[in-house]
Amino acid sequence: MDYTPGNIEQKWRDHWKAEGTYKVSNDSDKPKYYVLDMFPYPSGAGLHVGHPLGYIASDIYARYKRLQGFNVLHPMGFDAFGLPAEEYALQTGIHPATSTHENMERYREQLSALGFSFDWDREVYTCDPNYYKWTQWIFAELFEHYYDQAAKKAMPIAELAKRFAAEGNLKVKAANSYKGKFTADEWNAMDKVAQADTLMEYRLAYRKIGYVNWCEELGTVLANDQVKDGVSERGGYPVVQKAMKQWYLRITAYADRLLYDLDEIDWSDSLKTIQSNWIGRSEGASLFFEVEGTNEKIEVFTTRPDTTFGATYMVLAPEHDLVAKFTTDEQKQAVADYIAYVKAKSEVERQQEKEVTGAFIGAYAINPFTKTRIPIWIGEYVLKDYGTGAIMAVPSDDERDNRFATKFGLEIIDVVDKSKYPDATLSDKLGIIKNSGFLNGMEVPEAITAACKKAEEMGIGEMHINYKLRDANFGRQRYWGEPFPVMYDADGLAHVLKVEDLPLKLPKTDDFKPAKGGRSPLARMEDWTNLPNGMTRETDVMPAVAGSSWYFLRYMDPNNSEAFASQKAINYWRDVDLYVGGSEHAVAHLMYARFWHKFLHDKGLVPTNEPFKKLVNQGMIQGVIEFIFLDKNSPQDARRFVSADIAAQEPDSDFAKIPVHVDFVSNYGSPKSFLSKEGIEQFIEWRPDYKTAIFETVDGTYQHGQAVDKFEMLTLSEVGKMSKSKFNVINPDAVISRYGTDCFRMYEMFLGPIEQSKPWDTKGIDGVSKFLKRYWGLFFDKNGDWSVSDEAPTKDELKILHTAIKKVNDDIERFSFNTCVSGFMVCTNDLRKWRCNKRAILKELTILLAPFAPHVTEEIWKRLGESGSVHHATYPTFDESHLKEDSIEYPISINGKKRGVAEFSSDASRDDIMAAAKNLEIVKKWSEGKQIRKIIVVPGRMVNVVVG
RNA sequence: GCCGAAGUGGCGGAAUUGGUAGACGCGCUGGAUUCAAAAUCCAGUUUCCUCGGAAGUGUGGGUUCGAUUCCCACCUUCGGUACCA
Repeated sequence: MDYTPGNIEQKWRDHWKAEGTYKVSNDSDKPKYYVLDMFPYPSGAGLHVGHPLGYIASDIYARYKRLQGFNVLHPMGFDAFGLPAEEYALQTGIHPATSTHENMERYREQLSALGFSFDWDREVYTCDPNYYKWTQWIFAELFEHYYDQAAKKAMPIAELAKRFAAEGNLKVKAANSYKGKFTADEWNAMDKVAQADTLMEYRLAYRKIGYVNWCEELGTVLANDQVKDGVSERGGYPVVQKAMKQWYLRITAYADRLLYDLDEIDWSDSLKTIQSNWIGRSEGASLFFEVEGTNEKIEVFTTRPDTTFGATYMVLAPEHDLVAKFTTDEQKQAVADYIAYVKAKSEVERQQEKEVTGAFIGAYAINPFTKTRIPIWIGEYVLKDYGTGAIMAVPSDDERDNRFATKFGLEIIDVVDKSKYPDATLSDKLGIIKNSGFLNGMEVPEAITAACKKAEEMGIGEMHINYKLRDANFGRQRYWGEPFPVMYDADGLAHVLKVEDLPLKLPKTDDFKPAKGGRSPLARMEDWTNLPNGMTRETDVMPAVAGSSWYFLRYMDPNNSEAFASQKAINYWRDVDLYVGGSEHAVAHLMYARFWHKFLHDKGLVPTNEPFKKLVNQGMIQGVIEFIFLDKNSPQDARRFVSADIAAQEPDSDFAKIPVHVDFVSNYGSPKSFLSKEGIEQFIEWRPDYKTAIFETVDGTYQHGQAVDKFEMLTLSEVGKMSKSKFNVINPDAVISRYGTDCFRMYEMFLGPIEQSKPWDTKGIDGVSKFLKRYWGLFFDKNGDWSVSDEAPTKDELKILHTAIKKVNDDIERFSFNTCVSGFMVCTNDLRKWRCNKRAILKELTILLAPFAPHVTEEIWKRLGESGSVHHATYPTFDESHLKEDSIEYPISINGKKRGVAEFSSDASRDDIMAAAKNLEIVKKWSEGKQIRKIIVVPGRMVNVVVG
């Protein structure tokens, strides 16, 4: 009886669904284990072969843990709010809710065809009002809290207001964007609006005017990570800086915890580094420079307070608040011109140009250490959003300051003697301080401390830790997102909705175009925005990152209408034990999810400090892109295409690379990939505009319809992202219908290490297919009849099985799924050699294989006459004693090079082996005329004889 | 520039703590079966030569009885990030 996956796979999937095989209960005396995938955005394109890679790995792990006796939570859902659905709606008029639901349905079908063990009863999707009710609630809670730096946790804002009334803000240590100080009396004297405005500067969710990345084309603000090279990541439209009033989340309050808690989680070094770079902690000092002739001071942040004696000028960001105030009349025009020049430049131009630019504002500051007057400049190399937006410039010890000073002829005082450290760069912060009064003679680190101490004594500054991390804006002027649960009163003060008034449902409209003045389409819906009590609603919606910041908690208790999840469920499941997903979410999603989790932890609503204990980044399955070359100079009615080998010999500038659909290309992905005559005909059919083109190779030319025997036009292969626009998308459906789901799953794992990116190719899939047939064949005799023996297994058979058990267990634990597959291949090959059909062996092998190939193993399980599902079987126990041999074959090395082998009893001592080794033929041969100087024996491993 | 990861046969890759380099699979070669093909099965397959060896894990050094693995310098590729004060 042949192995025909088509006949068994769908049958078992239907069966599992009907039986609820993968249903998970919150009531279990088993230990819990939570395996989570990053939920997908349900795009219109559907799944390609790259998407399931991580899902397969996590499914194998989840199934493995389940067989090992854990109660495993392994859910799936959809990140369903976002820009693409809305862009699609603008183009087609199809409502985002409609297209999103259609796409989700397609994803569910595609995912279930892959045989995943998800508990679909727990599905969550972010655009579901029953879900976003709690997204809105968490936002409202963030609004109602501030971050107390003394208590190191979030506290209710109401308590802060009480403290202000009792003692002002002088002693309050809290994360805030408020610069001023006030006493209790001053606070109590403030009117309602002033008090509310002040509290706003302390809230964890707050509104402020800020410079945002505005994309006119998309009609919305974008987060920094949605902007790549100065254009929008989606669509590639221009992005400009624009001052707008926006909602922000005070993630910076958690900067230090987000950084230090990385130590307690099991993530890859590269991912931790990305996060810690993003947080960008740097230690230094904040110093105040008096502005000559005023009572004002300018605050700077520096990591090098030791070089303050070398600060010969200051630079402010062109957008700095104090620029207008200090600019003298004579310099007004020059400064205005410069600011205009900076504003006119696009992000792209700013990034490309490295030339120093700036303008003197006419005012002077006083260097607090030298007491000399130093000019104040503005320059675009000083960024408004980093530090205080102002620097003290030390041209001797900062490369950029040096370039600036050199260009504008500003004074340079050398304050660090670096002769002791000839190889050190400026960023190493090494040297001995000179020309610097009380700091002279000190090493840099010592001088930094001394300078900070002195600054504190003088009352002009203090130690300060600065973070690169910024509060990212949290509003989008779009339609397809969670409405903010916010209303404004007649004074414009924000009020959040109570939980009983949630969810605030997204109102239905078919008019998705952004409204005027950078406002969301919701602004047009006056019935919705204007409330009977005179209040008005916030019309922005939340960004896509909102819904994904806490979805993992909802899976624990997805249908709860009283809370985001019950405390009982949360305390049972606690946190995600294993999280699998792509590294493209390394910053935004993972940072926000950690932030929200920590906030909920501060409130005592989740028991753990971190949401994701272990994280595995799967690599990307890339696509191959095939090109032919179009001669740009050829006439329109007879375009000339040349093969890759011809193009390589001529100047690049003469040719345009034209992508060809991979389906038309023979041997795609290999250096010998080519377009045959048939391929060219397909290409012409696909791109009729090239019907009259001439296709040229070193052997001759071809034109549409021409009679030729053989024509092979070499194409150029490149590896890149799989995407519709590159015509290289491989759909899993075709692979599955040919080889079966089990084969597809195992082949994706067999491709290589899970963390590695690699181009998709089906070259090796036959090997895996053969393996499954051979596994199946173990249960049948030559005539194809079922034949399983109840005889006791031999020692050799047990050894083969237990070798596999050990190999597979060890490799699953270290996420090395490719070597698991090879372990299974070795095992079946060996069992085949012994013609083993013993039930005792094959039954265990079947359970071992079940996480990888869930369908065929279930079929075999049934045929073995077992009851229940193989996926609820008892996992085989590894027994070391089956691996023991009477004798061990040792490799014999001479001077570290293997020259032969010798067998020794497995209980022979090191001395026995050493003595015996001397008399081995091979050793005698190699030591002839030389002396044996040393013999190294590693018991059970090898023997090395040193001769010479 | 800075940070991180990685460079192994014709190809994907294996070697978990310094201990037989190339597991497993693809491809290729030869054979069996077949009228023939597909499928299947068996054997071989790092390179080089004088068939006994020699070389060999990006390059050059080093530590060690022994290095793909550790150290130093460099090269290349990929990923992140960038006037970050």
